[in-house]
Amino acid sequence: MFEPLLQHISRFVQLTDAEKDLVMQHFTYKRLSKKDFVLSEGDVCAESYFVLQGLLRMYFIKDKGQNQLIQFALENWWITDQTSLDMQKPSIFFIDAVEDTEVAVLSKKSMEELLAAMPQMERYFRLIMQRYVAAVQMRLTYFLDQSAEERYRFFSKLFPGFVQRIPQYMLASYLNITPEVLSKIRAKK
Amino acid sequence: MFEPLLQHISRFVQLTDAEKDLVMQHFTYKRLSKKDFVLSEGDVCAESYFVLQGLLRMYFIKDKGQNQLIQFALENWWITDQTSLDMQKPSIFFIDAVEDTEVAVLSKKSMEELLAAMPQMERYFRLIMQRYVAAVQMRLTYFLDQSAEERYRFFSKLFPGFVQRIPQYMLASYLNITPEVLSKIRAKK
DNA sequence: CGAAAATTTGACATGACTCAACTGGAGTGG
DNA sequence: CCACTCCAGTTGAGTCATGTCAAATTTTCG
Repeated sequence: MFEPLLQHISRFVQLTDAEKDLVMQHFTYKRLSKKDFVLSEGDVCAESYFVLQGLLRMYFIKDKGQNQLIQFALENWWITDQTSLDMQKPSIFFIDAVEDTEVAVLSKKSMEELLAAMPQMERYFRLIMQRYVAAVQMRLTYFLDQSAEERYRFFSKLFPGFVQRIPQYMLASYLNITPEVLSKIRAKK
Repeated sequence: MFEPLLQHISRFVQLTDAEKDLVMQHFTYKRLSKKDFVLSEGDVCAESYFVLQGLLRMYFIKDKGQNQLIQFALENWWITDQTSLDMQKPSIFFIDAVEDTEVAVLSKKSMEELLAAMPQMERYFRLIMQRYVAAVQMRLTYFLDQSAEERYRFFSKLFPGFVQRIPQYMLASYLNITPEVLSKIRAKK
């Protein structure tokens, strides 16, 4: 059930079978239907989610009322509102399932217990965070450099196949362009 | 010399005096004059920098040739090109000193040795990365939601005093607006 | 002091947005 | 299984925020 997670962890730290069992005792399993929420605006975020299968998204509601997508989480990605989780402040984000999705859930409390019991897991989470930082730096970079059309083409090339998996309006929001403009860009060839 | 760094570490993990000595053996000290570079485009990034005193910036050169500022690093902030450092690929960024600056330097190799010698430091770096992720999520959020003028006012309020410390064109670049537009915004009262 | 760099100001251009109308497909209930 | 509704996507017209370019002014610093 947690096989993808165990494999993911193994890519960063070596664990014995006994240790793997111990790690997994700190996670719970959750099955989400499309559109189910795991976090809503105003909630204090208490958990991190690892996507075993499916797709989650994180977004917030802009001043004008539209959704602004911040992040997708595909298989083998972690997602959470780090600010809300760390500071135990109400979140401004929603996290919900774009497709039927299975996740491994790690509560803040369980994470603390896991790290106390197995300090070598600090390393795993450090490396995960480091990768996330690298990814975000890259995203910022092309965001600040490229036009709407370039962002679309760049993204499509970077994640071929993924574009077909999500409705166009979500992609538009992620790329920070309106659905109308994205539609026109796609019509152009 | 490394006092600010030791204090910073102490905010996240407890160390004995002997351990502190051991930690500091992995760092080197560097004094930068304004405009000195620690990373240039094309270099493979080999080090992370902790600002003891002063101010660094990271930027890249856009398609059109202008500088695009990605990040400042004030006292007690870490800065590096995480992608280049992790993957050992040539960087697209420059990092240089906005003011005369003193930094603690941690090379990739020293970091690995430090973590091997003192696994409890994994925790420190995990927490640093976590804070960074939280900060970047927030930055993305207001970036995607606000107009040029709102970004300026938000930033000025968030970091009062800092605005006076940097030339206006750098702030404009960081906020992703042109110097001309920022000038006009400021003229408006 | 003088040169170079930063900032300001104005005229004009444009990429992306808003709004509105239309089209087509997916899902639902009778 | 058809009819109906609803939502996603498309298309076009008009607008606006921000960008570009150029020239004038001020500040910085060797």
